[in-house]
Amino acid sequence: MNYKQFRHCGLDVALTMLSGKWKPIILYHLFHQEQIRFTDLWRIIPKVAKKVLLDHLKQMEAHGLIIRTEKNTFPPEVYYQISEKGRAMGPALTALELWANEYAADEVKDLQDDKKKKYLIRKESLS
Amino acid sequence: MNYKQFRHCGLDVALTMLSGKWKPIILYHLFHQEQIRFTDLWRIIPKVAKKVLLDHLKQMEAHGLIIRTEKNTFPPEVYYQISEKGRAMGPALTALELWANEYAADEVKDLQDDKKKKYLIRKESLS
DNA sequence: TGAGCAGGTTACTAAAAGGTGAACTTCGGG
DNA sequence: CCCGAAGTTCACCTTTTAGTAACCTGCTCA
Repeated sequence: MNYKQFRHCGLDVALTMLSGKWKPIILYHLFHQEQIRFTDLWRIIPKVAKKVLLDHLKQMEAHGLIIRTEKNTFPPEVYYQISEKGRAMGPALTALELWANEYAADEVKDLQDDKKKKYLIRKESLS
Repeated sequence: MNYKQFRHCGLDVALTMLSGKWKPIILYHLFHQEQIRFTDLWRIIPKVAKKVLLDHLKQMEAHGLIIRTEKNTFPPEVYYQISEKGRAMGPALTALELWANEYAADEVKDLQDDKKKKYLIRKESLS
């Protein structure tokens, strides 16, 4: 295998753009849904504070990973979708995902259980 | 392209293991050097505090990404090297790197300039 | 005997990230 | 003509992560 291309600067940049507690799950939804409204995203993701979700979305928009579109209807509708730049990251993310499932299955399972628990808590608190 | 495999839990796990200000550059060196002594690593990486470097190495060891070997010679020699699990992450990291170079070239250049500056500062303060 | 070296720890501080709850805006509907 | 809705902002707080500096160990060598 050849790691001549693997230089830490680019890796730093990519990881910086991915750093943030909720970015993986945000990306997950945006990769699967064309576009999604702010409030829907907020309701789907368990336990994020509105403000924090917004912070993350702003950062990602600033990095060019996602696109924000605002319709001036009332009440306002704001849609988020993945950009070309963001979508281009897909294969790399899939590679990480596969690595985790193959080499860190235990940790993945732990995290899943953990999230399931949190999700149940959140579900209770809704309707 | 098919993102059926791309589930945020595994991605979370992988990114958690990669999260840390100095992990990309640590990985960079370990990927290229078979094994490296603690102090050498510390001298090579500009501006890390010893403690922080140690923290990162401990985390990475705990995650199974790297292997620590201690020779009880005098003065002590401690070598760090990438593990199989860590090396298996290589292709995914390369993919991120390539993405950054293609889609975020500006940010990569900024970071490189920035690091070069810091590196010069550090070089002055040595020898 | 005591300076020096490699690796590591401790105690502390500073900065970044994440979180909470309330309030603002701008409109349409009752 | 006040209420509620979606998206956003504000003021404030807690937790996590990074950084500094001093000190410890166990040995060597001058």
